[in-house]
Amino acid sequence: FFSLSPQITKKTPASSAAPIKFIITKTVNSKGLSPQTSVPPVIAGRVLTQNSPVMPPRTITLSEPHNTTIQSIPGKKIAISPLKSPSKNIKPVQSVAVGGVGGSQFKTIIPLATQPNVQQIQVPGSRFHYVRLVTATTASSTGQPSGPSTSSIQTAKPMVVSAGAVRMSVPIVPAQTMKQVAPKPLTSAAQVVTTTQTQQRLIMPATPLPQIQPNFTNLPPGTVLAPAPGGGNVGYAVVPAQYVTQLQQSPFVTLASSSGFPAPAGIQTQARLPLNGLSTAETTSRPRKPCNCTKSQCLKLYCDCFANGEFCNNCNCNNCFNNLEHETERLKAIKTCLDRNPEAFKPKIGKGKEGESDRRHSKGCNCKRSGCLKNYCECYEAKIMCSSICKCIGCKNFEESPERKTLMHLADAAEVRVQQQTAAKTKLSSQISDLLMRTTPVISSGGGRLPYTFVTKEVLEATCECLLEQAKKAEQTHQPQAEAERMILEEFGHCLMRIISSAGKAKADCASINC
DNA sequence: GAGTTTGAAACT
DNA sequence: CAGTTTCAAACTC
Repeated sequence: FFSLSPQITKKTPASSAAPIKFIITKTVNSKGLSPQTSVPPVIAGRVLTQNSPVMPPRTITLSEPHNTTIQSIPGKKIAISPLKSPSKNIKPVQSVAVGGVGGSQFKTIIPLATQPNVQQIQVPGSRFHYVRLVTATTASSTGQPSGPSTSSIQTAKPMVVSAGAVRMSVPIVPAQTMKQVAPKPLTSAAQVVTTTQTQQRLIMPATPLPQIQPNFTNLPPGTVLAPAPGGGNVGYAVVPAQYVTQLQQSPFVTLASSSGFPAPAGIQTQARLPLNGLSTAETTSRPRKPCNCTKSQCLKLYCDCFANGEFCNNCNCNNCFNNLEHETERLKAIKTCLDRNPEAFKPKIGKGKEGESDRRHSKGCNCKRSGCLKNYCECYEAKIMCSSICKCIGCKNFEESPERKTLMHLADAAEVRVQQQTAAKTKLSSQISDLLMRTTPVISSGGGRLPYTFVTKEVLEATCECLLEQAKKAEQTHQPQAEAERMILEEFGHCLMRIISSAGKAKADCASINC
C-alpha cells in the first residue's frame, strides 16, 4: 500500500484546504505475486484490469473504502509503494508477496511543464511510473501534506486518498496471479523519470467533475473505480496512464480537454518495450508503423502492434481486436501467447554473452534464402550481426562479410546523398524565401504580390536551358555529381533571382506610369 | 499497386 | 520437436 508521505506532499499541491482530487497509485508488480486467497468485499466500483500485453491481466480490487486503517481491513494487502526508504537496502514491502516494487521511495515530484495538472512522481528503483493529477487550483500550490503522517515502509500501508476533509484508505488486494513481463519503457519526452521499465497510472475523479465524463462501461482496463468515502460525491477512477495518450484519439472515453481539465497531451505515457533493441530515444523519434493485418485480428504476434504491446492506432488493419473494445479477447490472446511462450512480449534483442556484441537476437534467426542481408531477417532488421545462436543458412550478416560491408557502404552512400539533397533543397528554399522577402516590400507597396504570370513558357524554357547548360558544363569538366548538382541549383537560384528582379522592375515601371 | 518472397508465428 | 501452414512484412516489378 502506499500513502502520500509528508515528503511527497510537501512538494505537491496537497493542500488541506484544497482537496486532492487525484492521487497516484501503481500497478502491482506481479513477480512473486501469490495467488489470491481472500479478498475483502468490493463494495463499489467496477474493477477493470488493464495491462499492456507486457503486463498481463491482474485484477486490482479496490476494497471497501470506509476503513481508514489497514488493520481494519481483512484480506491481503499489497504494498503498492513504500513511503520512505532511508536505505536503498531496504527490502521490498511484501506483506503480501509482491516483488520488484520495494526498495523504492518517492523521490521527486516533477511538474510537467506543459501540463500543470499532471505531475510525475519519480520512484527510483520502481518499475512503474506515477502520475499525479491535481485540480487546477491545487496544481501550483504547496499545501501541507494531506495524507496521514505515516512514514514507515517496513509495513504495508493502506493507500490513503485524501479527498477534501475525508480521507479514504484504499487497500488494494491481489486478485490473481500473473506472469510477469517487463513493461516497455516510456517513450515520451516526459522522460524526466529515468526508470527504464515503467508503467503509469492516473487516478482521476470518477465523479462528479463535469469536465470529465467518461463512459464507465468503456473505461480502459486497469481502471479502478472507487466510490466516494462515506457516500460522498467524489469517487476515483484509477486509470492506467498509458491509456491517456491513446484515449485522446479514442472514442471510448471522453476526456474533455477544453474546460479546465486538459488531458495530458504533453506527456507520452505509453509504456513500451525497446523496439528491436533500439533505445527509447530511437523508438520515440519515429512513430510506429501502422499494421495491415487482415486475418489475425491483430491478436497474434504476427501483428507488430500487438507484439509490441500496443493497441492498434491509426492502423490499416481489418477486423481489429487489438483495442479497448475487445479487451476480453485481447487479454485472452495475451494469455495464450504467454502460455505458449512466456517471453513472447519481451524484447527480442537483448544482451549477448560475455565477449559478444552487446546486442543480439534472443532466439537467433532462421533465415534460409535472404542471406540475412534483408529486412526479412530479424537480426539484420535490428542492425545487429547474426550470432552463434542463429540457425540461418548462408548467412552473410557477420562482421567480416564482404557482402554485408558492400551493403553498408551503399546504405551509407545513399544516406549521404539524401542528406546532401536535403541540404541543397533547404538552402535553395531559404534563398528563394530570402529573395521574396527582399522584393516583396517594393512590390507590396504597389498594392499586391507579383503576378505569377511572369513565369511564362519562354521564361521557363530559358531557365531550363540555363540549367542544362550548367549540367553540360559540369559534365565536360568531369565534376563529381554532388558538385554538378550544386552548380545546377546555383544556376537555378540565379535564374529565379533574375525573374524576380525583372518582375519587380516591371511592376515598378508599371506603377510609375500608372498603368 | 499487385504480385511474390520471406521467415516468424501458429498449428499439427 | 519437427514438419507444415498461416500470416504480414519486405521486396520486386
